[in-house]
Amino acid sequence: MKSPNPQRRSLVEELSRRGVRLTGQRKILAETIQSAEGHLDAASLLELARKRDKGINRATVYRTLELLKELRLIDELDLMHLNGEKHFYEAKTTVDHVHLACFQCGRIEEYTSPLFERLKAEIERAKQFHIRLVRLEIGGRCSRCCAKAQSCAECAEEECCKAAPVKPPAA
Amino acid sequence: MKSPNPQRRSLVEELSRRGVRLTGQRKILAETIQSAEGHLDAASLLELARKRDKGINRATVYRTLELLKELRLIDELDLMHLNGEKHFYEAKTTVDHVHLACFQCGRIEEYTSPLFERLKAEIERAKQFHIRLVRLEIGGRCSRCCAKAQSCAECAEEECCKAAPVKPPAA
DNA sequence: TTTCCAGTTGCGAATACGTCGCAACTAAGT
DNA sequence: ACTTAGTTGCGACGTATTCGCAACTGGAAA
Repeated sequence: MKSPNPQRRSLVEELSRRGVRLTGQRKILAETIQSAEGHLDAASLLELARKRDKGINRATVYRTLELLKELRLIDELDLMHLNGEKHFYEAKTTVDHVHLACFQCGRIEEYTSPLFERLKAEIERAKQFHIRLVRLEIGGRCSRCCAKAQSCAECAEEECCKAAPVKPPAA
Repeated sequence: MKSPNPQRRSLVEELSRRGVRLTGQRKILAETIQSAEGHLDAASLLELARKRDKGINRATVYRTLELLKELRLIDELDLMHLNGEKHFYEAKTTVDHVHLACFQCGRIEEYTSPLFERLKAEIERAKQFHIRLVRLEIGGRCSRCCAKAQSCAECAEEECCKAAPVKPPAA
């Protein structure tokens, strides 16, 4: 889920390169985010980080996420609020990608496309808007769940995906 | 900000058409959302609605928003969390649009494009994903603020938009 | 290598936003 | 008018995040 667009330097390298004070907590947190499978929320990140340093505090996690976000080393996601209002984080990749969230099984897929890049370029030109951050999230029903839904012949119809929303597998 | 894509029926019409019980509160809330300039958050909606019915409760606002969201009569936005974690709402329009949020002045612009429609179609085809909901938000610097920023000749550079974030004008 | 201090952390309380259970109320079908 | 399933107001609750402040520490300077 993480591999298609690796970033050039590690988060830790990038932090020191930018003259940010490298505390033990920041190293652990950056490395944890970097090596995470999938998308982490603040609570999961804290939990993982505490396996390396018992003492890491929740506030530090939030402050570090804020820092990384401002430096644009990570992206913040909502993942369509499938599971509460918390945010998810991932190390920035070289190319922006769309997040597809299945309302039925909770699976998250990623998707990149030249069309997406073209759309961004068009917007910058047409609106004279200097883009700093992009977030495209799409909710619906994934291929697996569509396949499973024999009951729903009229998949193109309105209410098709409303039934049976299921808690997603994990964070 | 609201006019480019009007929807066919009013929210109230749509509710009754779908057999939803039309309470006084729902009428007021639906009409308030519909006639709102710009984007409302739950608190502003409550405040506006109370001008028509003192007794309307916060919980009813949230429940009604949830209802309208599930019926896909309104869209929920984050507007890049320019101002806290609250959500904003708008009556659905006939065509999906992008929201452009200026980190500097807080202005929200909307943008529609055939390219956006093509991207969605591509995703549905390529990933066999049945799209129910789309949210594309872009943060950066609007044309006005770019024009004003004489100081920043290297607008294409990294940190350009980080300075002087300003509280947005209103809800 | 020690000193020093601006920047960072842990802590616990506080805030923001949204949700819930339950008794009273009401839309709308008969 | 009667009836009742669905809705509302209320206040307490929950979850995610932020804050103030004293103690701590990375890393530059001596």
